[in-house]
Amino acid sequence: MSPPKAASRRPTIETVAQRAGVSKSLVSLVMRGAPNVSDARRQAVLAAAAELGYRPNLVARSLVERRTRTIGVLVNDLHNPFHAEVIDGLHEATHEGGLRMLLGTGRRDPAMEGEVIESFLQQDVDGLVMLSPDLPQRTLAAAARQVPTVVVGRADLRAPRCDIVVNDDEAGGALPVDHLAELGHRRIAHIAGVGAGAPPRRAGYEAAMQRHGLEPIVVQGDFTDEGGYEGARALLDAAQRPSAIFACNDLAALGALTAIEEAGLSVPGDISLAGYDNTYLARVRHLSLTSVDQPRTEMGRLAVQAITERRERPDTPARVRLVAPHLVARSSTGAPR
Amino acid sequence: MSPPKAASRRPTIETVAQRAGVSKSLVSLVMRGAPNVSDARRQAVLAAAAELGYRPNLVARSLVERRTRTIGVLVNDLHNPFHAEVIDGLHEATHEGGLRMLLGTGRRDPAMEGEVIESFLQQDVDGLVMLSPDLPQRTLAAAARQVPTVVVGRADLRAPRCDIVVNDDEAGGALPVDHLAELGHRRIAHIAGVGAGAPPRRAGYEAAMQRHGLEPIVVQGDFTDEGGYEGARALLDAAQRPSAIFACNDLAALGALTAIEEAGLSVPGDISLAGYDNTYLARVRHLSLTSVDQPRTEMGRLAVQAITERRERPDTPARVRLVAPHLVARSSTGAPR
DNA sequence: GTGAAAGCGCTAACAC
DNA sequence: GTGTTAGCGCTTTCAC
Repeated sequence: MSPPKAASRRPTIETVAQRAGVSKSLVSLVMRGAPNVSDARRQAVLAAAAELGYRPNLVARSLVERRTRTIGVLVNDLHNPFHAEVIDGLHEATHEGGLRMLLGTGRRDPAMEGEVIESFLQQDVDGLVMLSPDLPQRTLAAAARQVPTVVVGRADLRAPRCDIVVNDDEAGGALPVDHLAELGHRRIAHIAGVGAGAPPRRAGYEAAMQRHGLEPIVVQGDFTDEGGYEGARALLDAAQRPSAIFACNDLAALGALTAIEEAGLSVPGDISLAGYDNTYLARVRHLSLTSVDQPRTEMGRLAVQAITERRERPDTPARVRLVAPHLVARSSTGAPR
Repeated sequence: MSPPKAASRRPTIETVAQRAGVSKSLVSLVMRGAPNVSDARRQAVLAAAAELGYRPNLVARSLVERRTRTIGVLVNDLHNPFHAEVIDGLHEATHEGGLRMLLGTGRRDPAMEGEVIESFLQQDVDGLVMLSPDLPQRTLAAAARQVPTVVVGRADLRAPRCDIVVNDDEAGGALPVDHLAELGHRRIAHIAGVGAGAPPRRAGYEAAMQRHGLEPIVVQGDFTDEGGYEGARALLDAAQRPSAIFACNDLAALGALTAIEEAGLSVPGDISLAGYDNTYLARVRHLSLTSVDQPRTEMGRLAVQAITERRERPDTPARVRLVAPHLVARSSTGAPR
């Protein structure tokens, strides 16, 4: 029955047009749900399309429309539960906006991240989202010159026309202090991280301590399990043991927990413990960790919004969108002995 | 200097050709590294391209080549650390093969997963990878009819021409038993999961127990923290407490750990504990969990290979690629008291 | 080796 | 409302 067109290929708009006995442009209109098409023709086209199993070719459409309705998302580390949740937010937002998401990962390697970006640009993405990127400022600036670009999760990497979406880390750093102080704690320590996000969290912690008339106690750690462990060790060995510890993120809090248990102490009986990011780790009942939540879904949504807006007005100055974190109290914090 | 072409657009092959004073086809050849081009012209083209900041338009190329060199990856749940690591494997393999990866997530919703697949097909992906998909068999079969398709992580969902890459769960289920028996354990219990992957793990466990002349002890749990907790509770309440527990995955093992600690017991002193998947959770020092590792990188690589091969011979029968798991012993297992 | 011409599947601008 | 025409930026015959 089918024309002798060699191996059966995906049907095109032309196939459908012939089948329905109408013009190609009519089919195009129907497929895109245009309003001004007579009902009879619309039905005919729809029937023909269904019969043939027609599916619009987005590649061709993108070429002629000179846009792909696709945004490229570069994530430096897929294993970080925080990133997975921001991606969920992006997914939601792109889906609602009729956009698609191209996801690439540079595995924390700046050179590789550069490659991924180049590939995104060749694919003509409508926008670029960088999730906590690890790349030189000039690479970012170059990208932002080509296409609407937004950095999520880092406030320290800036470039002209490159928008930023971040959690207010300084406000977030104060939340556990307020919570713990209210519970009656006086000696509240902080295990500080290193890199983007860490300094403001620490600053927020210190400011809050002062506001409560308390003496800040800070040890250096990092955003890893190991860093939290070492930091907590240092705190527990000190002459005056703190009654509460606020770790720079959940993973570090987990490390701190290890150190606390190794020391024969219990949480929250002997020491209260709080983290940051409210990842699923915090929710696990074994930990049930009080943690600071970043509104990840909202962050994803704001990132997409930033791209959409910049598409329309490419030359507006870069803008920082700050979102407010909030505390989720769980059973790792309680009143001091 | 630039021609009065309205707002500066991305340079095309034509722009470069004019600038270099050669034909468009020559530029095309040079950009793709063709061998038979004189050195002089090649340099001229390269110089012109660099000067103009030319970047090949992959959309146009895809249209004319009728292939996108892109594979669509559908992952049901980005938060599962196991998935993140398979994606890393896919990333590696696609990168090496000059392919790109389009990533979509259906958030465990069959309807949404169907939408994502449809979108992939419209985008003309060269292949489809489904990571532990949650979708009806007919959706899968329909996809496999259109494009090379491979399911990773589930052996129970089959369709004609749809390849499968899975870990040998049955072999994997035996590994902890062998390990624990060798340490001297006799009462080794299993917290079983529910859904894909769970029955073979359990079968492997039971077979191994019999091989060692031991009596299987199985309680029903699931692949969650909660499931592991409940399962372990049941085991600890029993008349004869097991000396070792093998949970169906790492998350369930974490739940089991909670129950064990709540009961005032210690790991591995009172009870040895093993998990499955060897996710980063297992590596966290707080847990240091003995776990069965699935070679995720290899699984990613095999998935890409399956697609490549089927592209060439679309009608070969569906093939199951089984990969061998291995045990990673850590400090959550030890000799019984 | 190199250039000219055709066309991938689609949308857009314009006639009717 | 509907059909016709001209490209989108590229690769690919096919001449030379």
